[in-house]
Amino acid sequence: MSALSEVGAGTGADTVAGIAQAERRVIRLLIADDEHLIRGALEALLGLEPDIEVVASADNGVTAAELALQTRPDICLLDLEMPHADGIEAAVRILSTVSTRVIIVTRHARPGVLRRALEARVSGFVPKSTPAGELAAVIRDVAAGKRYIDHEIAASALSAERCPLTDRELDVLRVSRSAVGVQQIAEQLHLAAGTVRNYLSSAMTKLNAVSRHEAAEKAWQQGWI
Amino acid sequence: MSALSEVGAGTGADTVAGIAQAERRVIRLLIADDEHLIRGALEALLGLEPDIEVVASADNGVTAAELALQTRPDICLLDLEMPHADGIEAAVRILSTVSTRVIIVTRHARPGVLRRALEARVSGFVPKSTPAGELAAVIRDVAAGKRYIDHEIAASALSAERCPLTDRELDVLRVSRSAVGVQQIAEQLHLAAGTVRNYLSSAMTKLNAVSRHEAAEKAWQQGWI
DNA sequence: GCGAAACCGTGACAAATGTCACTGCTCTAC
DNA sequence: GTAGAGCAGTGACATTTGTCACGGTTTCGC
Repeated sequence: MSALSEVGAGTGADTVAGIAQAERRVIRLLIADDEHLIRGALEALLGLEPDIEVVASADNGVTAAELALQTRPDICLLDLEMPHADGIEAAVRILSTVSTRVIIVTRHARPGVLRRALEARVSGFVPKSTPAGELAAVIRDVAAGKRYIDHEIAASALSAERCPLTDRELDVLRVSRSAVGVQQIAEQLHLAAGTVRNYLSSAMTKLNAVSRHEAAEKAWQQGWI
Repeated sequence: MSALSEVGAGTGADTVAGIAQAERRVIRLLIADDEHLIRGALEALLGLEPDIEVVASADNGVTAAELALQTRPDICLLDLEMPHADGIEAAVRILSTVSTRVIIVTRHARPGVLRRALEARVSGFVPKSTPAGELAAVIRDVAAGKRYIDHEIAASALSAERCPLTDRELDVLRVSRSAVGVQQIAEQLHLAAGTVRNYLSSAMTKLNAVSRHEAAEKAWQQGWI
């Protein structure tokens, strides 16, 4: 809302300076989302904005990074959930090679993920529950050098307690999500079965979960693994 | 593709009949998706089509049904994953009260869900991996009385074997997803703990899963629960 | 009426799981 | 230098879990 009015005021000032300057410098945008329908719909939505131009679109993090290098967009709009390289991985790759800004879009906004995103020097973080009309404003904000973090996610991230688990406990929980049985976890981590049980037990106590699955689920919800 | 050319041919025939008839009868559309951003983007995408008009939009199955009753759209485009009443539940409600057609849009296209959708007399079933350009063609197809089922989902649904589980086994698996411990499952279903263990065991055998969680997961993947 | 299949339950058993206590080792901070 | 924290492991223990065998009931089709 406020961003829109600011842009409006800016355009007004420009027209005073020069009539030929009526159209603002367009924002060149890259979109990455693995769901074609959503990506196409977003392109249509943002294509309605006169000052935004979609110059590249990808369906995974790897090609997103490649296209960013080729097209050098002003803003990269990346979905968090993508095959192979997720949004944050893609952001890291892109920001290490191209001078651009990244906005992450996500469905399930887990607090820990926001932390990871900010560490990756992401400029914007918006959930898919955001009203469609605001997206363009967010893009303009970020293009103007501001940051935009969704209020609700920011609040829950601030109130969320720091991860109480040790590195090893996180390792064990991570593996336990895909492995069946303590023995398999132990083999994958080159540990004794008893050690794995101990880590799982302490993790379960700290998260007060009743089973290893619940503990892994809670850690995942918090974005710790 | 073929649908698009058919529509084009139809328009051509109309112009011969009458010049004032140049614009076809518009398709009145209802959209339901719990993610505001996606819903808005879809509205923008379909708003580009001259013969499609979005007359209602909802963020859950219940209000979708209410709005369908009020606005009586030609087509209802329903997301499968929605809070309170999912897409199929909403479809059942709508089709029992309003004369309209329903298209289900979904992220994870599980074969069993397609069966449920067809039993609910749904006319279209498209995954979110569909190219954005095809959606309008699908809507026109369905509005013209045709059916549209995504080829890949249809194939996997045909090749998928019939559910080998009994009603009771499905009940137990369903509850096991949210309950921790056999005792809790037993209490919720008013059964003895041993009975629950037996059902779980037989279900695990039939699905050759190694734990109850895996069995529940497999049954869920197939859309049986 | 009789077999088959689903339904509900019990009892017994081995294996897996979670808990606890205790022993070392290696850092790091005070 | 020593106290604390994290790391790795062992052994013992009670509980939970999954499996098996068995005895009933009801329902349905032939």
